[in-house]
Amino acid sequence: MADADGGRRSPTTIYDIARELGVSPSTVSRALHKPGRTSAKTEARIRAAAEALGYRINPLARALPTGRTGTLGLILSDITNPVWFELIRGAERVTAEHGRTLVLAESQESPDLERRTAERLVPSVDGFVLVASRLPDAGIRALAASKPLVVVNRLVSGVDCLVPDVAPGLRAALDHLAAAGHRALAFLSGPAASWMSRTRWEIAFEEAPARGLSIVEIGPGAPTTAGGQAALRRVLASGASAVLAYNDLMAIGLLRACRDAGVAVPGRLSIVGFDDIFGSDFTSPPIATIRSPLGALGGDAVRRLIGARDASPPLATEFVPRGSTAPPGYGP
Amino acid sequence: MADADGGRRSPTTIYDIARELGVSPSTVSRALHKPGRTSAKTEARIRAAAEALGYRINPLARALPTGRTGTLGLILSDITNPVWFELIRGAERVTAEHGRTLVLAESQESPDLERRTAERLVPSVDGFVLVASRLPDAGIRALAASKPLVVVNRLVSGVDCLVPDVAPGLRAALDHLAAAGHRALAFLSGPAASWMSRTRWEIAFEEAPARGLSIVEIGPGAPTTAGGQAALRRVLASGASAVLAYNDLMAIGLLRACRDAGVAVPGRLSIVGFDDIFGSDFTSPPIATIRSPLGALGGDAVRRLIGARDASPPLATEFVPRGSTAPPGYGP
DNA sequence: TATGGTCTGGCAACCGATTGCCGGACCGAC
DNA sequence: GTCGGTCCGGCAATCGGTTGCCAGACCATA
Repeated sequence: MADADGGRRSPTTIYDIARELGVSPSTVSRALHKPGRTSAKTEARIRAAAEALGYRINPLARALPTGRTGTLGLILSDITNPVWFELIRGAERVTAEHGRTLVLAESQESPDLERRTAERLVPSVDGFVLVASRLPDAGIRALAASKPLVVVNRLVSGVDCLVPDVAPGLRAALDHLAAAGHRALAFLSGPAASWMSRTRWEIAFEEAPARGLSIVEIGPGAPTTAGGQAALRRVLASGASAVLAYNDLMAIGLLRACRDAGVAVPGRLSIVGFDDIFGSDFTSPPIATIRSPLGALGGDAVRRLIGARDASPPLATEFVPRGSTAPPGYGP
Repeated sequence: MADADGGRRSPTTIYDIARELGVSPSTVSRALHKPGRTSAKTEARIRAAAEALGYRINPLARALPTGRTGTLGLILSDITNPVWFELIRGAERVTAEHGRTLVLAESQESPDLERRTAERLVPSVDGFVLVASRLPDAGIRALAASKPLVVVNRLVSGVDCLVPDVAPGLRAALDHLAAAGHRALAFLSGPAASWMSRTRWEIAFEEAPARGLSIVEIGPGAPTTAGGQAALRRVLASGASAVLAYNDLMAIGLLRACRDAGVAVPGRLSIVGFDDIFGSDFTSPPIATIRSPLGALGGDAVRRLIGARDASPPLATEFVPRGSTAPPGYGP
């Protein structure tokens, strides 16, 4: 039996303070939130009483007349995808630092659920951060028409977007592979609808030839370990000696498939992933990867939303070399 | 330059509908939320108008007179700890299923920040889920006095608590190790303040002798890969042939230290972790672990909070055998 | 002393719902 | 025809803040 809700004292309001001190509630409100609007003496008395009575402002009551709720909505397709952990933390940190509250929602990969969730949240939030949105561009613009909104990891025209610069890390990875002697590269692409997968492919496609690397696209595939695992046969058939996987999960899946099939990594196949997710350095060999600054991205998205000065430099990616790459044919 | 907030249409209210139809706002409210209170005809007209005008209820406005905000607060010490991913997802799913909203907050391991965060959220939420709380028991009880509250993974008297049954999985793991021929076991403990670490140790201590296993505690240590890594020398010195780590992160850290030190796993040392976190099967060998039903735990905590029928059976743990255990001295 | 400005506090409307109470309309029964 | 009950809609208060407007107090200046 749960405890019968009883005995919860109702919290102190500005009316309690006003009555206690014989002033009007509006004076209390101004003393607490409009510096200089009341006399120093009154303000001090009111602050003391508020402290003594344990007063906490009720954000809901404040939100009603002002429209400022003090909460932000973070919507992503899949909460448990480790790619987003640092982003979630970054967003939460910055939100809390500014005294705001973060509500978290998951679209479970469904555009329709994403739209309904966002609409449900509209009256409760001051703005949205949309990560890996599954909505069509028009849906995102429609949402942006009702609330401030920042889109992360996707470009939508007419909307504030935050996307890391894929090129630096990717170029470094290509340099690294080319220098090791690779000549044939395969790109394992993610979901067809993924803007980020397309972008990564396009840059790799653009940059590989100049380094003497041939490149083929294999996919699209599910952006999961299963998706990576399923791609091994096509990778081997392609004759590539190195693989760029759309993300670390696919890279890990591919690595696992290699182990099961007796394909040596990095001897027969070098593997590079994207994102540097938690766990990508647990494997053996650990997965080389192109790190995205996702924690910074989450924090910056929130800062941009609440209009705080956005002093962060453009967000570059970075190649993280690890044991999963080597010259082709290297080893036993 | 951010876009100048302009041109956002204000959402439809029940007053808009009432004016449109020439009825009173109270009738609109009742038509939409008090089945049978208005005539079928009126209700149909109002529903049609609400649909046509794109009406969405404003949860904040509703919360003010009723006190029901429709949102729940989930507070945990560390958002990015992979242990909680499934729990967060479970809580979010169930929350959304019931049309509620989940706000996420992180105490960053600080009791003081945890208390302040909770207090700030009090007026905005209908209740709390506290996970791995760093508050003293009295602090938790004080919070429970102002809002309904469920504590996960810790027992606090006088408060609704949800803790998985550690014994079944742990017994199975001990059986497994004993059957493999191990005689000397070490337990790598986590933070001194962790209720769960203490509990796991106590049960292992209780159950090991009956299986012919000696057991020693090594620690306390940080519940991270670094903490596990740091413990290797003491583990080796203890003469144990098998290790039970407080959690998978420590197990992974220990495994990594073994690799660096040339200690064969599972040949020289068998390793078992706790929680079955994401990534614990990426290692080689993959880490055997005692799985906690954390997704179910998150969902159940929310269900309990909102008073939905709690039909779930008691939550048992489960041993997941993997390559990190073998008979002592096994292998090359 | 009259005038005008600044400082300070109160009054009351407002945000968008919910809900207790009232009363008119309508029904059937006696 | 009267009475009692049910059905259905409206009025107005309420939740807890915010804020535009007003007025009295006080000060300085002419």
